[in-house]
Amino acid sequence: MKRDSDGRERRSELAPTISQVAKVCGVSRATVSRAFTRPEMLSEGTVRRVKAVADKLGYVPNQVARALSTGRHGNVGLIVSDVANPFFPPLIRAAQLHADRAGLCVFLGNSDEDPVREELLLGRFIGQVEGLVLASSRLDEAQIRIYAARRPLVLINRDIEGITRVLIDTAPGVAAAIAHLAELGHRHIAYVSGPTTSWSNQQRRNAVRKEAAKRGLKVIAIPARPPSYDTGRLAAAPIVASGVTAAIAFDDLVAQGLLAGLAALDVDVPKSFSVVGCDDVLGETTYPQLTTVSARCADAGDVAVGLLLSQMHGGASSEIRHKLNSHLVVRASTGPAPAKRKSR
Amino acid sequence: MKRDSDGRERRSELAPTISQVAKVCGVSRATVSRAFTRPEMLSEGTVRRVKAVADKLGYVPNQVARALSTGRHGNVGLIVSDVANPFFPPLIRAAQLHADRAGLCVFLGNSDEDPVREELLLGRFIGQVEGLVLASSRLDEAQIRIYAARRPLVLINRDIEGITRVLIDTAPGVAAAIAHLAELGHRHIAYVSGPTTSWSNQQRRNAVRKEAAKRGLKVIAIPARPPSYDTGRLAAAPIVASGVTAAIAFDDLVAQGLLAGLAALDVDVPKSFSVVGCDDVLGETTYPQLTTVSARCADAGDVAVGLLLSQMHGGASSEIRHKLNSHLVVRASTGPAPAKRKSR
DNA sequence: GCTTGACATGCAACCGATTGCATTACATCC
DNA sequence: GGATGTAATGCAATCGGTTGCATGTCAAGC
Repeated sequence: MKRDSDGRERRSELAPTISQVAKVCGVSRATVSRAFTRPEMLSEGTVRRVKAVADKLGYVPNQVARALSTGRHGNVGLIVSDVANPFFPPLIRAAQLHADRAGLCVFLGNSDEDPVREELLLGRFIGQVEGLVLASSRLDEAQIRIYAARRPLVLINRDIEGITRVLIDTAPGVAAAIAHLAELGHRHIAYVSGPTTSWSNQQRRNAVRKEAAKRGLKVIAIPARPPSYDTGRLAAAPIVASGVTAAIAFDDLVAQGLLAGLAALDVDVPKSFSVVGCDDVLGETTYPQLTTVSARCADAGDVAVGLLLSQMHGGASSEIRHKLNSHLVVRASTGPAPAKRKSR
Repeated sequence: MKRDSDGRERRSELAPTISQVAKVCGVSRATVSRAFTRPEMLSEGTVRRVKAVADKLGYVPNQVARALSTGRHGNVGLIVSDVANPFFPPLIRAAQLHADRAGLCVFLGNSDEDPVREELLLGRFIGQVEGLVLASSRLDEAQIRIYAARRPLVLINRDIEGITRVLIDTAPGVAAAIAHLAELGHRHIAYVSGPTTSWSNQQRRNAVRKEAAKRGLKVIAIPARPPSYDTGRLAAAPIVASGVTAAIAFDDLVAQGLLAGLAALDVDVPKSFSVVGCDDVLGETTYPQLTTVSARCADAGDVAVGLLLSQMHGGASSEIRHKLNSHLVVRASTGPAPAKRKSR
């Protein structure tokens, strides 16, 4: 094995190994190893001496070798369905931060909404991670179970019995949004729906229906698929044509598109039409600023990694179904129902 | 070593190893290994037999063990300064995609603009990656050189001699933007500047100055630091007060904030004020839609990984300084200079 | 003074692969 | 028929750590 030419340590010196440190110190390799992993087994003096030498030599334990013998590599995998969707970056950031604090490195995978790609990534990760977080997985349940049997695994926004999962429960926020619209006098509203197979979409749709029924509002559903700025924009026309006075969208991106579509149709928001988003990932950056359901996506990432850690360490993998609640954030895209808009 | 309780294969069966396959096949471990890594060394029949058995047993080569003996683990590290900044997700996505196609896994690190965190991440990654991409690194040059000496390393938007780097050259696009504004009759404009230490900011500022001088425009600089939606919004007041009729912002986020700030001051864009962004990461989602300099950030991620790969394989690490060009995208936030706006 | 035990350290096997070198079996050539 | 070459495979060392068990040392206890 000619280490110098195979890409490992391309230039200059090889990284020092435990053997070199041992030789310089005049102790065995085992002692050096223990100085790092179980210093309480060694005399204080020895630990100090070893660490001093290690420092001077620039020795750092080789993670790969360590992983081979312990089966613990300190890596976790995070797979999301679309890095570019503004919902994910905060989630990724939070997950990352939590993992960092635990001394873990994170592999990031981007499935691009494609189950085949997702499985490919999973296959590559599984061998070198101690745990996995799947956010908005597109895999079918059977697949997920297979991987969950091999490694601690936490799902985000996917509700599979027996597997630890964190669910962003937007129902309360959505209900509050409907209440808000009802109080503003809207009687007839639209739900701009997302992917039919999405857990979040089902949940939101149901919440809208239920609360609207309770308050005697009429709801129609207009699809925006796949959910994006563009499909949101295109939904503006049918929505206006339907005669509703307000709309609540599957997510902020769709809501933002809808705002653009409405502006293009010269519909004034919020004076003659109200729009509510979901997720609160665009902050105050839309115009007008979006009233939306805050979904705490960052927390989801944080909590998921937390659960993963306890599953990895405690091992007590009692099933956990963690719900994150939500609330309505009122900004400038909602207002009183227009006085004389006729219902078609 | 009690493998069953240490988190490696927590439930059910251990993953089969090369030895088991060898035994079942009645061949040596070396042969099994070669069936996967160098099938041309073996007779066709043997390869087939081994693979069949491996399949049946569900054997998958252990990446970690392989990495230990070859020094090749098939991982690369990508560190960005802020996952949540819309500039990065497309870059990450593209980098990811390219790495994927090459069969590599990517570690993602988020430095949160903090050099200390960045170095910590680097320290954790270095032992288990074959190459690194640093996007908008905040590390000082000496540090970067140290890591670059240990592993193939590619920088994005950081210009250090001797280290392969990809630079998004926004100068042409910025120049085009200035030309565009000049043609629209603007004579007095503002540059809303970003971090002084940022390579991108220096480059953009210089491009603005140079082109403006050429066309006889007057430029003032107004800071927005750190660059964000909020600082952009706050910059609106001093900008309006200064009497300029157009502004070009360090990035899209600042521009978007500026739009909001102008709206709040009842300044109509583009009728009485023109705004140009930079990066083109918000697409058409601002209101009004933003005229901006397209920075091809996705390409940067793609190219960086490409260069990294060739550095990893070819080994011929002749220094490369790859420039990505840019162009102006005219949308709705720029218009003719207002007729009678007085210069203070 | 001898046993006992706690503590510090070393020995050597092991994790699961890869790979240089040796070995074996044949076919080819003279 | 013996020398030679080649293709297929095995042996065993190695990568850089970790860890069960053995060993050695020294002080306390009887």
